[in-house]
Amino acid sequence: MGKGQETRERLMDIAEASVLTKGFGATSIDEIIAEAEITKSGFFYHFRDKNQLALALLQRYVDREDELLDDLFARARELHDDPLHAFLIGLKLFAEMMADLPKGHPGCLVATCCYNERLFDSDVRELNKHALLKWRRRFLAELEKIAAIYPPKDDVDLEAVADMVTGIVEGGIVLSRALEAPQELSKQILLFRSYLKLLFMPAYN
Amino acid sequence: MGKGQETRERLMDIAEASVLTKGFGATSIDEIIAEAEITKSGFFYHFRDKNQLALALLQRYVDREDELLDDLFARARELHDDPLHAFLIGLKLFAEMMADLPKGHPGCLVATCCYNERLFDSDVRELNKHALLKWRRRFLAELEKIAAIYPPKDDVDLEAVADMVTGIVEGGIVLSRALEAPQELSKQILLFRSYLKLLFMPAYN
DNA sequence: GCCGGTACAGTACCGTCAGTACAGTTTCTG
DNA sequence: CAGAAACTGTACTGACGGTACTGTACCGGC
Repeated sequence: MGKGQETRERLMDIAEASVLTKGFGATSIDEIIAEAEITKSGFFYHFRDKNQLALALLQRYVDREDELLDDLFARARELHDDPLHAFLIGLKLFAEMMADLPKGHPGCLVATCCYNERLFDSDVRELNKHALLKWRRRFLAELEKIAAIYPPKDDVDLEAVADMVTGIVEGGIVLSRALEAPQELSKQILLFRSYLKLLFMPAYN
Repeated sequence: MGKGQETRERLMDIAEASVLTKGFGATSIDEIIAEAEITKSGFFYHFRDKNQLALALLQRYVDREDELLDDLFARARELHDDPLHAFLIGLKLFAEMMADLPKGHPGCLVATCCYNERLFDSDVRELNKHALLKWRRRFLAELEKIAAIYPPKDDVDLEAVADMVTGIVEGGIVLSRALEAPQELSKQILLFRSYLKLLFMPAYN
């Protein structure tokens, strides 16, 4: 990694931390460059404006989350051949990971974008949308494999169930932060897991 | 309502609409006063600063939502004596109400606060927390009545299930907005309803 | 060894926005 | 008619995002 890329990453690290704790609007460029010990010129050399910074942050964020989920559910499939049980194991691993974050999940850039709409241009919103659609496809594929084996016990739209994973996580983060209860997110993920058990597991009564 | 109160309400109406579509940070006082045809002095006569405006907006918002939920679940109890069925009816009514909003739910001020943390002082965060705790109590009371009659088919923490209502709604709003799919929120509420059916209804298999 | 790009530093400036200060004015109310 | 409530008007400050442009240290290639 060249020197430029290094500085760019450092700026993004500082910005991300600030955005996730204070929100995008409350994160000032002056503050970022002070912490990075760089001048304003240096910052604008790397990012045309704050929107470009947001775009870069979001891109990096969704790539990382994607990789994390890939690893996690791949590991779950290693632990169990059955798609339902693998998914349930994956959710358990996910919940445990969220529970282990000592200060709770720092927040989600996807939702941050959502609640700061006009601060971001159409590029950012498009990227955000595509990230959510990717997660929908990811979970839908798993759910279809499950439903093929275990007929669901309620008439549900599997696409909506796939979206529910994202929704539960986003909602759980809001709850955790607003209630100052770090374990809340993990609990919500486990409740979703409970739903899948009741929905798909045959001998569950 | 005196003239002062009237102006105050008008300012809050304009501000609320702007905050829900653009976010709090992107809502400028200059913009609000232009639309309200009032001077800056006039604005600061009613609100000490932007935090006071946020506090007033949030207070009014949670009061309204509270009243709405009161009416809705009271109506549901009129329609069915059994607490489980009444709750399911209430959720159905809620989902229908959310589906009928032509442009989707405008967003939730509670989550807006959550994702703009530093913009708001501790008063706002406290109010936010108390609102969520009130909803927890509300739904927990119903769930306990249900669980007393219908033993839950999975070992769940009813408090977390109560929080799940709020979480599903918050998450659903994020999904709706980010995906530009107004029906998403309604679908997520109905999925939560499906969970409650599977969790509590005896002959459901 | 100098040439050109990369990666910044420095300086100066502009518009927008939240917020302050304070004096003056209208409008309602007792 | 007094006094409070509900503003208007004007002038200003400081933080912030962003622009513009000049200068410069470093670094690899020829």
